[in-house]
Amino acid sequence: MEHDVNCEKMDKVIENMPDEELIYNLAELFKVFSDSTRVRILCALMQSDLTVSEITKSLSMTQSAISHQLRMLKQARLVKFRRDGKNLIYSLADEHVSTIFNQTLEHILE
Amino acid sequence: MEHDVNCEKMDKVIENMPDEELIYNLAELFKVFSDSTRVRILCALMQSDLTVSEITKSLSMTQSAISHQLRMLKQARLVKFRRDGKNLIYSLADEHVSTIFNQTLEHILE
DNA sequence: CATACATATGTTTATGTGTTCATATGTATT
DNA sequence: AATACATATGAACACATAAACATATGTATG
Repeated sequence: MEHDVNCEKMDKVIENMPDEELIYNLAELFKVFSDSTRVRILCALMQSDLTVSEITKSLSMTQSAISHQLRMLKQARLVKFRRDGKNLIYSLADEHVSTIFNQTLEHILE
Repeated sequence: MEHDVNCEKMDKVIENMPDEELIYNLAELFKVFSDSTRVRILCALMQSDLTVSEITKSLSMTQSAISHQLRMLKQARLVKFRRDGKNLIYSLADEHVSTIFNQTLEHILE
């Protein structure tokens, strides 16, 4: 650490760091994407709006597991839903998911 | 589930799902981004190449903690490093991190 | 209104993860 | 070679998390 003097460089780095809160939110959102099940749900919804039971069958998992994960996706405002009789039809909240996924795939596929 | 007949829709969804492996890799990469400490390290490196001790001081954390996290970032090929005497200077492996972060921030800031 | 169906929620359990502490490795300097 | 400094690594612990199970809520239909 160069004689402990002249830490302007580090000072600038610290000064220009994003707010703690922003960093926390960023990490939180990535955390939602960090589970295979949730990614699979999102990939399914990228193709078509689906009811909970359709997702459940598509992924061959418990209805409870899917429902719990949908909860997280809702909280993160990544999916929305509308009611159709007994069914809840889930869909992607916006196009951001696709964009983020595609960017990330670029990193993987090289 | 419409009389259990005509599940063409679901069949198509299942058929067009990305490979398990791809989904797993995607989730794994997001997992790397899902921790505040790692995000802070990456944000710091977005501004300047830094030695381990510089990162350590910038984030006010243990050298060990930083080193462990740098290991994950290395494994994910998100950072690289070069040696300068006793120091290891870390830097971002490519521009993908910035791109991904910016896309994700767009989702948060709306 | 009772029943069936779709979905959500609470709890438990097994597994994963980040940090700390202690210590090892690796590099320069005298 | 011995010492100091920079970084990495292994183990332990505290905490988070995903899935399963049981059950509750909510909605339509007879």
